[in-house]
Amino acid sequence: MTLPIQKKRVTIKDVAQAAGVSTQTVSRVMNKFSYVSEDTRQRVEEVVERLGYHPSTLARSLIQQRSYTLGVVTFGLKYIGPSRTLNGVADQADALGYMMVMKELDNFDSSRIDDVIDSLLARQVDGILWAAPEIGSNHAWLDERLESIPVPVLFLAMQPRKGVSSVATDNYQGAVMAMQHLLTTGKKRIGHIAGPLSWWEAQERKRGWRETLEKAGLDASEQFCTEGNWSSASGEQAFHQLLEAYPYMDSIFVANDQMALSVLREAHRLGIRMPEQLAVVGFDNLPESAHFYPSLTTISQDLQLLGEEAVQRIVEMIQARQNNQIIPAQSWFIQPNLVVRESA
Amino acid sequence: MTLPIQKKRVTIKDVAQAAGVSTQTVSRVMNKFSYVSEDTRQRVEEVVERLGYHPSTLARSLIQQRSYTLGVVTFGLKYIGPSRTLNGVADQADALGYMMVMKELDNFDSSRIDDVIDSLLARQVDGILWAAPEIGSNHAWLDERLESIPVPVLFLAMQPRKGVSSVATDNYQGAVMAMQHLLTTGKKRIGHIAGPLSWWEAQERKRGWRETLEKAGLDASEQFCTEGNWSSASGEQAFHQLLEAYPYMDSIFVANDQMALSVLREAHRLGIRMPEQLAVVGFDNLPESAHFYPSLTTISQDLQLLGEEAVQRIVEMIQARQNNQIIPAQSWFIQPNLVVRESA
DNA sequence: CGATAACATGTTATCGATAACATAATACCA
DNA sequence: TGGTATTATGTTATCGATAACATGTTATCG
Repeated sequence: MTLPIQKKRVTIKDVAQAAGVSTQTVSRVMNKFSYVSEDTRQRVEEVVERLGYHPSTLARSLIQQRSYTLGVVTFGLKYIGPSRTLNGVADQADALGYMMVMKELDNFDSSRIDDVIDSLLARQVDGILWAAPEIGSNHAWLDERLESIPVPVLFLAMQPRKGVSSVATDNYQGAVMAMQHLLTTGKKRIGHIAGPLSWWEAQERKRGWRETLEKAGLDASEQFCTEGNWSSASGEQAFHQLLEAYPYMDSIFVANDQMALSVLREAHRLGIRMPEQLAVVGFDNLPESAHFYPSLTTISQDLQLLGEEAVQRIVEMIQARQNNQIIPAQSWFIQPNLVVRESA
Repeated sequence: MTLPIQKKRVTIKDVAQAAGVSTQTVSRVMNKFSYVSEDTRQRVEEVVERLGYHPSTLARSLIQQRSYTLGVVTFGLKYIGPSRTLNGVADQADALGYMMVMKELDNFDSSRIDDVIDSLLARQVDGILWAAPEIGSNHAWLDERLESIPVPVLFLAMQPRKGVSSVATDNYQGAVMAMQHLLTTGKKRIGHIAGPLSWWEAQERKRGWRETLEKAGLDASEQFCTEGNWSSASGEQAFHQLLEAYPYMDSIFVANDQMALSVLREAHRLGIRMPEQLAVVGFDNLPESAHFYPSLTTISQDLQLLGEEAVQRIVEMIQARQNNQIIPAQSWFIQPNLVVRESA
């Protein structure tokens, strides 16, 4: 059971010795700059290959004060949305030569948040991507903590704030597009199934529903909106509540597809014809949404792109800081699209 | 635009100086061992607090030759399965004090695989979790590369191999459970919609279907099985093909829930009564599956747990190696469960 | 042909922490 | 009271790489 193992890691010294040069020369060969004779270069490269040498990023980061690593804080990876965002982040980080160090939040007591930030900073991350959704006042910590963080921080899917950089889908605009589509098709009594209203994104979508109706001079009473928690099950329940509160409703804007699909299913079961009797528009554009009966008209938000953009932005911020400049804090929005299908 | 910034990072030297002690003493206070007088300890802790000092894990890793970091290689994060696994990995890594460095594969040309491994090793990860599914011969590289990797490697959802450690759901057993349930309810003409058969997991599930039928003396002809690609759309198509090939079929075992839900939908549309005329069993236990009409009987595989177990195992391997021992390579299986609902 | 630039390589200091060793002060015991 | 343990702290070497500086060699040119 006790066997000898551990092939020692090959270091720059081993290479230098084997090639009969100084470590500095090896470093020069690895980094392809400054002068190295063709002769030496080949000799070194050959040794590197033979010994299987790979420079320790760790040591390099230490001396260069730069790690090419992004700290990524996520929440709810088991849901499709966050994991698609993460996918975009991973792709783009890779493309730009950055590694990701991940921390997943389970809940939001703020002592934990301090720990998370500290552990990322201890890893010398060059920047932090905060990819946990804004729920209730779970972003309150940033008021007092943010300015003590010595690296750029970028928030995803957060309500824009002065002095803080963020990237988010334009949920309000998406909702407006959904509503305008319904209005265009002649619908006038439009109900809403909201997401959990502690979520900023749910609030924005609801605001889009309300304001569009109001601008059109239509009724946006509070009782025409019920609240779910994004899940299928809650969607079904919220639909029944809404049917009761608003029997003459001719269409619904549902805050996400998962709930919207439940609505389609229930409506179908109740023999309601769609879109004639009831038009339905969702939000998210899940893969399944295209394959339902009727297929779901929805707002497509490109979370992959959101993740990619976020990395792009933060890398710019990092580079600016390298040059001792600073990019003024800014909020970016990603525009969603309307995907018209059969349900509306 | 060009503003001065960059609060210098606080180092151990700053603390030592401010507290009037040596760096070594600060280190002793931070690591809570060896002798430090109560007096000094308090003084140092106070300075640490005041300056907001956090030790650089980077420097520590360098000297200790240990990074408390796991390399995690993933694939297909945009799908629910991989991201749930990752969720489990993240949770458990956190619980055990490890950080994760992630790399996502986009495809499988093996030069890229070498790069991925090299970049993880350059980060001095203590171990590697290979959480990309086995498809075709995409794991072939490990024959020649694995033994040159100086840290433990653990594979997830891989076919067991001699000399390689892995953790996987017992897909075969899950399939057998599904089939036995169908047999118990009196079904005898059982079709199968497989996942893409280049995937090992899809193969295993199909094998469970075939062998269970054969053992029961029933017909498991090749034409009673069609192949999808895990997606809703492909499930629908595969179902139609199967209906044609096996019109007298009284039940179906579908290799995942996403396809199974399409089957439910289509069958419902065609007016087929379930489970009397056609019983359906899926695999995965998606949240939606409980809320369909009929609700879907399925095999629940706990991917969260899979991820957690994997971290547990690799940390054991890492610790063993620290003590210069080696844990013999081993394959672990996670047992899935049958969840009986209305569809079968 | 001597001076200057371009090329090639080596030496030493450094990043931030800990390991290993050294030293000093106090306590305890025969 | 001298000797050994225990407690408390400092000094120096080290991890693996690169920065900064130094030095030597070969071209190039007026």
